[in-house]
Amino acid sequence: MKIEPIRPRRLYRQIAEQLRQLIDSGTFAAGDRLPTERELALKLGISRPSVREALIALEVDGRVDIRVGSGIYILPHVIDTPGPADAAIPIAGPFELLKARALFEGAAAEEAARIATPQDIAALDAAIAAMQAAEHPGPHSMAFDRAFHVAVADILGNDAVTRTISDLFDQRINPYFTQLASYFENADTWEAALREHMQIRDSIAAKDATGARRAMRNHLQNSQKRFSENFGEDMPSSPGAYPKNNHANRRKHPC
Amino acid sequence: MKIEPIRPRRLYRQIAEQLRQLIDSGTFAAGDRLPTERELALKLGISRPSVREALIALEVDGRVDIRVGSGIYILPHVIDTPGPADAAIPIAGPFELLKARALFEGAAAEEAARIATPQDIAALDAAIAAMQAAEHPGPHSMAFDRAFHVAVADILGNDAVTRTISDLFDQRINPYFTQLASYFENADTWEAALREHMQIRDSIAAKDATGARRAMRNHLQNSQKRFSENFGEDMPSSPGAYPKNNHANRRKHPC
DNA sequence: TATTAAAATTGGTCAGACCAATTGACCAAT
DNA sequence: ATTGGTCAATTGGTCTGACCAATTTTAATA
Repeated sequence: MKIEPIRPRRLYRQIAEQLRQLIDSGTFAAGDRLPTERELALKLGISRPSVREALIALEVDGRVDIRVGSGIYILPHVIDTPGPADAAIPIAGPFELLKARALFEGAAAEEAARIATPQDIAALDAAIAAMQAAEHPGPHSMAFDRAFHVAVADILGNDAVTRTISDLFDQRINPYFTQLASYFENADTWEAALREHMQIRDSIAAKDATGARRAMRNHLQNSQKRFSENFGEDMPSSPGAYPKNNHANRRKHPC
Repeated sequence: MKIEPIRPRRLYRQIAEQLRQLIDSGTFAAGDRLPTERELALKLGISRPSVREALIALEVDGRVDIRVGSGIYILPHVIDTPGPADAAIPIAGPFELLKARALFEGAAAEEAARIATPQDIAALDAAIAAMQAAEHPGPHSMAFDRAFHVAVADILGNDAVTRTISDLFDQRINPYFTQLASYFENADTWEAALREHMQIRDSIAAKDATGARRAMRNHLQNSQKRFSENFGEDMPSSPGAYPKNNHANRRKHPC
């Protein structure tokens, strides 16, 4: 039992909270205009100064835009500081993740095929060679897989691209899916992945943009397939709802 | 000479700013009690309601603690989450960022065009309408721009995709490129962006996948162009080396 | 039809008042 | 000396009503 000093709930906080909920619940959408201060005061049965205080709280919080002579407008909700808490990083399900990677890395591979130099191909070959030389079901298998994907992204010579793809890859290292680490413990899946990597490399080397894209997407789709075969479909598609982000959890397209 | 829309500085903001400075300058230390509302009003030559509004702004901001019957106390200033991660966030140059976004968001738009439902189009329309209704060169312009891009990403119904694109967008909010905030202060660029958003929307609505991709890429390329026109090419392409990721900083393709 | 001017609307600020919680001085009982 | 109660002063919380300034809408005008 924790002793908590009783703090009288101040009006402006209650009102701000209520308005915040109305916004979040969709009663008011971004861009909409709120009732006037006078109307709100009347409707809520309180005075206008109190309404104003609540609105100022919301304004400081960046949720409404107050314009003289015009009205009060809902602002699109911007997630505040995806910030420090690494634990707060929204974690997507493994299937979503693979799907997202297929989209982004497919596009990257396509572009890579257009501009790849012999040195880039050599880098890919090195990554593949390292994978072959590596001890198959080893503790570092995933690192080799990662190295290849990063090598492809690196061809674009754009740090933002490389970083995004790296981060996406690294997200599968999280408490929810450590089981995934055993993905490569199966020798068959390892060899299959290796073959698909080579196919990607060849397409890029041949400057076949659409082929590279197809190969990359194919690779990641197969990964998903192999993965689900190994673990069954009982894996949650999304282990946890977003704590903050408001892009609803509607899963429309069943990936 | 920069055109700045004359926004009547509201009293409570000026007062809050002044008090903030007094706190930061050490005139008031953490734990100290501020003068009473009445005194402040008298000393500042304004009314008490205005003082209250300023204090509420500071309270929402977590800088003071208001206790009924007792007084207003300075709170120890907690830097809001420059946290471990924030400082470690690798920062890419604005041009790289725009290029990366063109790649990824282009792919997303392409896919979105294939599967967009009438509801999705409605969401895009809402984002565009909000942008139109918004005050043009306003402090929240960027939020509306962001809302549209997120709405496009959201069509895929994949949280990993949405999050990736959101994060990429948010990276332009960083100490290095705060100047970029003034990007939309130019009415022309704002209108151009709006037009391009509509074009993207139309392509997606028409289920024209390649057209959507082209429109999105075009939009982001134009953004880059407009940006560089406004600020000149003297902007660094990459202000800092990566602290963590080791994918070398070689800038092969001069984007 | 386009421009301009007046009127209505809406947020911004103010003054003064009363209520409620807190504090501290003072006093009584232990 | 300590504890608890009482009361008045202080301080924030809220309200009423008013007027100003910016904006938007409407009407009048060229």
